[in-house]
Amino acid sequence: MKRASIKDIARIAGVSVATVSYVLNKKEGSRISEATRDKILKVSKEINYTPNKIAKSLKMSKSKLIGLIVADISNDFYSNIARSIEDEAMKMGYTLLIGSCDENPEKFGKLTELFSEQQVDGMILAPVTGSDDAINRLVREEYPIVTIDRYLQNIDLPGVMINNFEISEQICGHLLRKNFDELIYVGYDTELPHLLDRQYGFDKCAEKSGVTVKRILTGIHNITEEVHQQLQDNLDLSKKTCIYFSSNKLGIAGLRYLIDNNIKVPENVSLVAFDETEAYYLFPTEVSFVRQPLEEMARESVKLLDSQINSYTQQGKRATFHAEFVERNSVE
Amino acid sequence: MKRASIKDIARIAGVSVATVSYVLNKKEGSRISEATRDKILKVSKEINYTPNKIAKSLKMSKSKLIGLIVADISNDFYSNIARSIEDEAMKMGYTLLIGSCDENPEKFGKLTELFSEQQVDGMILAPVTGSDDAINRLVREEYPIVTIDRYLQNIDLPGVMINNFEISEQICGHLLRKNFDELIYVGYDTELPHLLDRQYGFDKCAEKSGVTVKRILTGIHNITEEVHQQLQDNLDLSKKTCIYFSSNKLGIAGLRYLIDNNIKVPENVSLVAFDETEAYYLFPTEVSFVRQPLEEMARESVKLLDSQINSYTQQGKRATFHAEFVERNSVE
DNA sequence: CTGAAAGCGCTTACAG
DNA sequence: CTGAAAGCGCTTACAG
Repeated sequence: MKRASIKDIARIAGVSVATVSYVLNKKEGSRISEATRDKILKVSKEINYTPNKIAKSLKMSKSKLIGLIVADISNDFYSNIARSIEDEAMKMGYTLLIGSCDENPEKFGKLTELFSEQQVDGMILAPVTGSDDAINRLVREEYPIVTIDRYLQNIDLPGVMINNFEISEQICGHLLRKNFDELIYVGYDTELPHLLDRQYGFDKCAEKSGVTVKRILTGIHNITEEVHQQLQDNLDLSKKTCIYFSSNKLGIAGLRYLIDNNIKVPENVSLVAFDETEAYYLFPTEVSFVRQPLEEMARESVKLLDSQINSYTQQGKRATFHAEFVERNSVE
Repeated sequence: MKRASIKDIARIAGVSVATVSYVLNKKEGSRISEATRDKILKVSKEINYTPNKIAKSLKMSKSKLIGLIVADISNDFYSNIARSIEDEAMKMGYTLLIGSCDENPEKFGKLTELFSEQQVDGMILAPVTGSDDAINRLVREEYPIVTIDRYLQNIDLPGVMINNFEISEQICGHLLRKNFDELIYVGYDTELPHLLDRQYGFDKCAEKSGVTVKRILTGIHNITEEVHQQLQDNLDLSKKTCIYFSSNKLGIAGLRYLIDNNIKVPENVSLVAFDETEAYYLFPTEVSFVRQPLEEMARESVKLLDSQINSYTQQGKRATFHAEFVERNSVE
């Protein structure tokens, strides 16, 4: 598996490696004669030359690699983001490294270190609780980073997110107008700011109405079981209730509970779920959900990162996108 | 963003870069005095040294990078595989590059080239129709590769797959014993060998029984629409029918059709679907499905690749795993 | 129009 | 026990 190098081309074509390099990079400035150019190109094709980007990276201190860290690449939400990031990155000449940290700050730190050692030009990060140290280290090194989906309370970084607070507020308002006796907010027991935003937005709107809001908060490791247990404890079918699931995983867990217990939507209970997933379409009732503009967000994150890479600026633009409430039939 | 190098450590510690390198790589053979060792380690920590793996890669001709090419990382099936591959790769010291080719051989070729230029140590590939040229080129260069999920008709490569033919045959046999009037096989109009195996296994078993098998084959770009249309044309509810969906995407499209048209399972029609996905759990009936041992497959693929990397062998072991038929309530 | 040379940050025989 | 030196495959001023 010995690969041809420009040295080989140079030797066979009877020119210097410098000339080969110039030709292969088709630099305009330095005029190389048509003849030697053609010869070099011919030889290069003959011996099946492929450039060694690692050598180039070392010389240029640019790897054209970017790293993406998400909670879990097998989660629909993140794999969709990853796909859009991949496409955009590709378009801009970057190759994508992907890592999952499972909400674990140690893994997160390991991944940033790994990526940094691999000399990625920048990273797109979905920070987790406790990842501040790892991120601060990157910031100190002036490493280009962009956050996605989530953001940090104490560190001002360029990032891409949605209007979590407002969309929750708005949906809650919508529900209040339908005169529910009870609203149930299903969320995570977490300190992640963007999730708290969802919760607070909902709360704030509900507060001034006087309607009871029950809150179900689960850990991240036994979502299905915890959601089932807590819905069983808290869902009172004698009241006119609407459940708000604040993530796709929670939504899926909740819908599964309803299916398993033969609870009809929206006859027995109404619901709204966050994020879009194919799964919602197999539920007997068309689920009303909140759609994030993932593609645009992904695209923007790569653009922000690229501009960071090309000229580092400490303080970042945060791009806030608007989520869309897609109303279907699960709220009555 | 100027990073410290071993040169910096050497200068500050007053030793040579060779010594630094030895210490940092804790080579047993070369005994370095405790004192200089400690000093080097101390300095290294102080100036926040992180190794430049690109330089190391260049010197060692090993990048500790592996590339994964799948059809689409946003597809549940592949994102689950990717996740397991990531975990195993990580464990073995590799970092993962991921690319999606959308069943497009040109994109596939571009990705292999890109990965090869980035000097990945090896690739895990889910080949697509028309990717033989790209793969042959890699084989000629003796590039370590392993196929996953899919395999190639004309090239014998190490790879990981399931017993597609047999599992289909077995399920068909199971269905025949339930005395259906009609079986519908839903698949792709494709030349991918592993999918044809699924089809042929089903056919072979059905043939000798005399039961009618209708075949619905769709393209890969409008799965939902095509499945809907064809089910509408072919599903005869007056007969006792069972539908066999040969992939998760087809299954989801089909289940959605049934939901949309209020066709009850298994009262009006029975079904079996390939692959597991959260979505199946939101369907009103518990869907019987075929489960692939993705984790084991992913793990094995990384192991096969690693052993390729460490000692290249042309002809490959193919590891065939057994899929499992998980029977629930969708077949009557 | 073309080449010799330095250097990116490492590793590793080899010599002492 | 430690260091000088070569070299991995590139790029790029600089000189001619």
